[in-house]
Amino acid sequence: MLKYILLGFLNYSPMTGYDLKRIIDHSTAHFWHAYHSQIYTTLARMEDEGLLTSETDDSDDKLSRRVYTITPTGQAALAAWQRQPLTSLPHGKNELLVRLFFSADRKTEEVLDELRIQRRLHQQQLELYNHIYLDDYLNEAPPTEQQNVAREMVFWQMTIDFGRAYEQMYLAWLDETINKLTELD
Amino acid sequence: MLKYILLGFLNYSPMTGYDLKRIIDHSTAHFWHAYHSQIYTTLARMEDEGLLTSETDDSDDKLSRRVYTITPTGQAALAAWQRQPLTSLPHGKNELLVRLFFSADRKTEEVLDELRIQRRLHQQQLELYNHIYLDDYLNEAPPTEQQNVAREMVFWQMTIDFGRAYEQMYLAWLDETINKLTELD
DNA sequence: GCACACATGTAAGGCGTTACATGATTAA
DNA sequence: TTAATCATGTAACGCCTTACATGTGTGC
Repeated sequence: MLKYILLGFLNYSPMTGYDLKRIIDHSTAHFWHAYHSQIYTTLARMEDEGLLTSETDDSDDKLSRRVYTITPTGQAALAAWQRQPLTSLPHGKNELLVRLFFSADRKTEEVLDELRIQRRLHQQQLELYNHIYLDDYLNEAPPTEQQNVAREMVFWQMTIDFGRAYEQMYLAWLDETINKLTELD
Repeated sequence: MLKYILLGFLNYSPMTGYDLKRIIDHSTAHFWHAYHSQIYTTLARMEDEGLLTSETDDSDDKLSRRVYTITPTGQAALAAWQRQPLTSLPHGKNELLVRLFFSADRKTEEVLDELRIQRRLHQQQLELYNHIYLDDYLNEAPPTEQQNVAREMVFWQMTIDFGRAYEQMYLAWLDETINKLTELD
């Protein structure tokens, strides 16, 4: 999956692993995250596969930046991935639900404390979506053609809308769950 | 994580890998899923770690069932895990959002088709939560003490409520997104 | 006789996380 | 001079998925 995120961004313009890390942190991180270690190793593998080429940029003295450029093969791989629609649901993973599922033998107050911690975290996450996210991304975004920016923003906004809807749902469920547990005594 | 799910179920009663697979499929699968291959290898590793013991049940002639039992060490590990609350948010992974994020250069109709496929899948998932899920689990559930069943059901129900809220949110977002895209032409 | 559920494993490969490791530039 | 940011990598380990592999019991 990371492979296609890297192809997607490099299809806008050539970049270094460091640039990609920063852009991912400010854009896709809320629905797909990656550590720099994985980014660098994946870029190297993709170059071996012929999807990218790289050259060391020595314009600034000693600071060596390895700039990656997408190849026609890479663009074809990206297009092929886009053409093939998702036809299944992912296997959701939610550690909090696992913990809650096995919480019948825990003290109610202990479980409530844990849910309140999660409530605070999700509240913060929602505030991030409401105030920071779009501006943040637009500042970090790679240069794109003027005429396509509007259309791109429509799609980016949809992912932000999802994040906001997700956090609102999560908070509502946490509140409902906390209430039910409080009345359980 | 699977380790604690296995400890959680084996804390109710001794079981085989096959039993655990079936119970997981009918209970935690919607928030944590595992293939039988991972279950068997994890059980073996846990026995090495002293969290479980196993014995081959030869009561039925040739059909060999390896029954795992939780040890005091295993119960201590489960209790320690329960006591340590979750204090962070997981890194969400959502392939559909990745695809949507890089969809500005795709044909609108192609993207709409993909979203409609997802809509159908999530609709099915929601119907599962509304009709089948609880009954299904109660039939597969391991025997527990009468007095604790009511409290356990409260917690199980909370995970089902989450699933339902999640699918409802997802469907609402898909509808909104489909509408916005339809009006984009 | 055949299909389906029961039952248990191994192997390979990819993905993701944490830690280790290094070094330059820039602003306070 | 010291901290933050820029910049790039390697190593180890564990988790997850897919595929391979085998065999019995039960009901139609």
